[in-house]
Amino acid sequence: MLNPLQQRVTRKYKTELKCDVDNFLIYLIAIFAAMISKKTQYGLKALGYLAEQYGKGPVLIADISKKKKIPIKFLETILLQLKQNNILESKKGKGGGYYMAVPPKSIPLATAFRIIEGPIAMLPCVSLNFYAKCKDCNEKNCGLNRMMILTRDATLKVLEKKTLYDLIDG
Amino acid sequence: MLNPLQQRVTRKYKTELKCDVDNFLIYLIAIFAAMISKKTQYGLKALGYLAEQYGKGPVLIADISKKKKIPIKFLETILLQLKQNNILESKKGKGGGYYMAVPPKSIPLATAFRIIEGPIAMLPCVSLNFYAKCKDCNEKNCGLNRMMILTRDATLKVLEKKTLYDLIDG
DNA sequence: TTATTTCTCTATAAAATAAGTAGACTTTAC
DNA sequence: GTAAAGTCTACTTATTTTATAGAGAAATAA
Repeated sequence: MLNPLQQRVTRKYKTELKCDVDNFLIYLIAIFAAMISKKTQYGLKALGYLAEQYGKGPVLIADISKKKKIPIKFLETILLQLKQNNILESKKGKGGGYYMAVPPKSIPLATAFRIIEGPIAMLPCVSLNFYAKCKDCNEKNCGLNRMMILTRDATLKVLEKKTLYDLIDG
Repeated sequence: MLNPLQQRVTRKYKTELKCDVDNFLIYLIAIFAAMISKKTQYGLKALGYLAEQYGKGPVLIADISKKKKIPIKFLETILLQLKQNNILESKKGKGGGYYMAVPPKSIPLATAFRIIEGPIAMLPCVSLNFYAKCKDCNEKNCGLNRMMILTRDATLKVLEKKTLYDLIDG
């Protein structure tokens, strides 16, 4: 029996990929299996880089794009969004670019994550910042709700404590 | 500035939804903001119900569908997948249905989650069961990788400890 | 053995989201 | 005023998610 990712690969390529081609699979899986979007991945990578450059003046989008291997046009939209949510500042014209206006240590990962990706919780009915009631389900009573609250809190404990500073490579 | 979910809603309805319509937003968000898929949500709900019925013989798909408000045809495929991965057993014909063959307490949530949804980690490069190397990135050195390992471990601590039994409502 | 019940399997369709691109516009420095 | 840089709107394409249809196979009971 193939696992869900193997199944997806199999479906895509219309031929069954068995376990003896694991190496190939592992390569392919990178294309499919990401629970955070490319956008968030790019955004956090970029923030790590800007955190590293903190205090050194504006950094070009093109520079970030090159260093972190992020498609430049996609990166533009992500950085803009981070600026509009007060995580970053920017300067136009020659010598311009993006930069962090406050120390990287002062911004929890959770804050950036919520701006780029959205909710941290796995279900709306357990989300603190994006709460929404389930229809057809009484929360007070729901076993799934209870479990998702536990995982949310476990994740939050990390993301609230760690900051953009912790994204710096090396 | 609208948050990501507001933006999504706005894009969908082609009219900008501002903060003063928060109540309406909250309702709509339920449609958009789910970090686990409906499939996983349905699957875990169904498992909770079958855990509750453990030892009482087979349960009809139609019964689960009705009690948990899950589209029946969709539910069929989910239950089948769980059977093929040895989480459930089934019996055909009159008096048939799906049932758990082992005590609900013996199956960690993580096991079911991986079968239905896939990886628990937020990135392939930190996944234990669905690992894949990032291209263009040296893991040993990567700040994002380090952070995602921490969140993965926090989540796993819950999902490995809790079981299908904990999904039972009430 | 035939009818009925129930799960099984394959295929496909529709809707939604994610990922990426194009190109015109604005602001700033020199 | 010109070049450099970010800003903004609109779009396209690819992929995934969320189903649904309908024939098939197995078990049971009459």
